[in-house]
Amino acid sequence: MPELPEVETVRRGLVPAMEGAQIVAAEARRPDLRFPLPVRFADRLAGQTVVGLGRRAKYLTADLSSGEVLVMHLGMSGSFRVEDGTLGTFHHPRGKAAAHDHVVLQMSSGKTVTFNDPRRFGFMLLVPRAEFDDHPFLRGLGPEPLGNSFDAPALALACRGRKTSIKAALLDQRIVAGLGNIYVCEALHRVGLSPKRPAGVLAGRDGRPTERTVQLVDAIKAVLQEAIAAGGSSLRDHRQTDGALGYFQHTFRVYDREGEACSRAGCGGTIRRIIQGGRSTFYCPRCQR
DNA sequence: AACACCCCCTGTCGGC
DNA sequence: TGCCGACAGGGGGTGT
Repeated sequence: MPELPEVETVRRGLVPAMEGAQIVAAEARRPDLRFPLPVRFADRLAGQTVVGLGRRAKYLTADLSSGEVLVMHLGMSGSFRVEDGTLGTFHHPRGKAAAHDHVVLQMSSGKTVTFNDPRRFGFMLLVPRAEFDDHPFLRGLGPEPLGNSFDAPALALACRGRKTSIKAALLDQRIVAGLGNIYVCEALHRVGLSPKRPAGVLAGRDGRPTERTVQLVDAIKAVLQEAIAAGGSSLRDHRQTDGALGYFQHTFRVYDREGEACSRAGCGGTIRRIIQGGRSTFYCPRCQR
């Protein structure tokens, strides 16, 4: 579900409710998500102050006054919502959606923060701050795509000699961390690159970036920034924390547009869907070469 | 090291 | 209306 823009949208929505506030009460309504929740999970959260809310790739991080970091991943269907009220009052779960409310945090800000995840591909970890960068799930992550260290030379170097497809390479979080299926498809269309080309073409014989690699990096940054500004993309599950829909999906040029005419001026191609690595790729075979 | 699969889980949608 | 298969924004783990 959520790629970098959606996770960043969620982070920004949680800041007013959580940053600088204390977790007055915490409740885990089941023992596990994708993985078992940390031992004594609720006890280790209750009473802590959230010193800062961050994001690394598609992970949300809450720095706690205890020195631990609450690491949260939304998986495919995870979402947070922020509501007024407390655990003991009107917030008792009811209705179909509430059946998947797995973690509830009552904050000293007066807000209740609820994590909902029907598919339970999401997970939460508690990691000592000093061990964050070495955690097995986090240490292999590549550069942030919106950071200064993600540039054309870095991408070319990471892809040099690789025979896997460009699509698979850009989805590989070790190469660049935060892209998912939507934004890879969109960025490749913007620069007219076929998702089927081997990733190695992003580097010239000397290992330096080609002109198209420079364009690709620019397109990745642009599409992510535009999507963040739009509050992310709402296909099925994604909501901002106040329940509002993101609206970047209206701007998709290829994703979920199989059979439609290519929007590139003068192209005249038709968007196709193919399967790469078991996942759908949308692209225009006419203008993406 | 690099790569190709498999799987986790629930909900929705289209076809019959 | 019901049933059934395909598919969904991710990524850890395993096997070659």
